[in-house]
Amino acid sequence: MTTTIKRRDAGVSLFHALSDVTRLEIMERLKEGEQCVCDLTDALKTGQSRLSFHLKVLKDAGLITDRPEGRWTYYALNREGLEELEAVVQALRGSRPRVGSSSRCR
Amino acid sequence: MTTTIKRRDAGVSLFHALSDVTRLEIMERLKEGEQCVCDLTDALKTGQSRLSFHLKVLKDAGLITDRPEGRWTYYALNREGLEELEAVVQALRGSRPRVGSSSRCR
DNA sequence: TGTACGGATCAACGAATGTTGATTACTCAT
DNA sequence: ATGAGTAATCAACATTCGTTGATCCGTACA
Repeated sequence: MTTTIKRRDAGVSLFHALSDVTRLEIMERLKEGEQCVCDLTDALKTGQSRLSFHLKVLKDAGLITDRPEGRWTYYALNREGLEELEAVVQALRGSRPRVGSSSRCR
Repeated sequence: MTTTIKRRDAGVSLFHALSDVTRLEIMERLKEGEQCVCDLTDALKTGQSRLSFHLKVLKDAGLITDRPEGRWTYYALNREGLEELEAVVQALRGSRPRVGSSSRCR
């Protein structure tokens, strides 16, 4: 199915975006609510360039949104992205946990 | 919290394990039920060494289990791993979607 | 016991990722 | 207009990850 493939690709980029400690920390911080980059550099004690890189990865995956305002840019969790993530994860659960379905090894 | 850190590390390895097309394909195949490596090499039309590598990543992350029997090794989804994955994903959902909580940028 | 098969492991290589520091662009206050 | 502050982008480099082919190990069957 095309939709299966699409979900697979979406899965890859979602999972990849979350497969990094720094990015998971960012997500945890954003659970507290919208934050600007300077909040995050303080909180995570890391360089601005590095943070910007990771924020971009999360944003490209659709997991967070940015809202530039004046000199600052505010980042927040993206509910849609998280819902898609949940959908992908749900799809991983074996629909039929059939036992002994293995076929041709004799 | 230590538990938070633990969940974060678990998250990193779970997400990393799933951040690859081949490995997602393997997971999809295993939804059909237990399969031996030869089933999978056929199905995915790929080399045995490559497959073995990816199976190991999934297994190390706790997402699948192996059951050697005779000359064959059967792989299957690991329900516990998938449940942990779901737990990690649930934990990502913002508990409080507070708006305007951003603090110190003036 | 020997040989054929399934599968894990290893070394070597190339590709993709993450890090760092410098530069750039934009906004605000003076 | 100038200078200071915020954040994105870039180039260079280091590290990690995935691929491939060879080799090794264990099991089964002659």
